[in-house]
Amino acid sequence: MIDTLLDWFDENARDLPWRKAGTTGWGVLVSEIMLQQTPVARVEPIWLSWMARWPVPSALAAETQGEVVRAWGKLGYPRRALRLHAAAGVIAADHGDVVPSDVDVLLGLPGIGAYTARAVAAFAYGQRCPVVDTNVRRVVARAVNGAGDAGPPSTTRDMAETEVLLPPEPARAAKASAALMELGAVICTARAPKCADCPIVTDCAWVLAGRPAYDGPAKAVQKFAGTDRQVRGLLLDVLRGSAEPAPKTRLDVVWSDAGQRDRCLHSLLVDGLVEQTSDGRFALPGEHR
DNA sequence: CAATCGTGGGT
DNA sequence: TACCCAAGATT
Repeated sequence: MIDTLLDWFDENARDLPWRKAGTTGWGVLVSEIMLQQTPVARVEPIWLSWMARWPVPSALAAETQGEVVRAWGKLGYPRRALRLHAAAGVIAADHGDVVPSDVDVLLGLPGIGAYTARAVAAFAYGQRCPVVDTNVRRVVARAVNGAGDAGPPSTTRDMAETEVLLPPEPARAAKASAALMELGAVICTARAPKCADCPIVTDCAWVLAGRPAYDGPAKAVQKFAGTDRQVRGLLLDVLRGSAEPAPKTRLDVVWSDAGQRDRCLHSLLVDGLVEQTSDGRFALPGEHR
């Protein structure tokens, strides 16, 4: 099954910029952080501009936090930008400006968790380690376990289930990890899987079982409209678009509920995504001491 | 373990 | 139109 998948990947892998030969560990790391919960299409242009502007970790680390948050644009979850900036500082200071290849070292860097650490180890350094994202969880749930979809995540179990699928040779294992993700992203999708185009359809336990519906616990649907996430996004968008610190009156117009507005502004300050200047205005961090 | 944290395109 | 969902990490 994996051999078939590898052949399919050789022929059908998307031509994504961070997959080009010569992409550094830094390039891979930046792509992986940006891709956390953010679609490929939205990441591509930002990743290209970041690589041109900050080709090595020390270059990013030399920027202010605010400039990094501004360049993050509307990728969403802007705390990722702050963490990546911090990680770049550690890599520049402690690792010779080279992204570490050891999973445990990677796990110690801000913003890098179980998925991202192994993605970097596999895709940048060709290591054999289970790279489990939402795509892989779904593919394994279907093809191996015969379920309609993955149940609640369990990092330990998910990694164990994936690890046994990997070929013994590190290079092939790393490619298999990319192929599993690719299959989940373009063929074995969440909504309407394209089983007719699937290279492993004849081995798929889910198809062989007649594609039974998912029967696990219902997945919590994330609301957005009216949440603090929306309000924080609106507030930060004002500051991203402002070269100078903004008076609070400019922030007050983005949301009518003053209580929620102030709570969100406070949380942004706590998160370090916003700073208050000495004269009481608000700005992205690090630019207007 | 469960809640929280942005944003916008597809259906 | 609502709702789903997208290469997760942190607390």
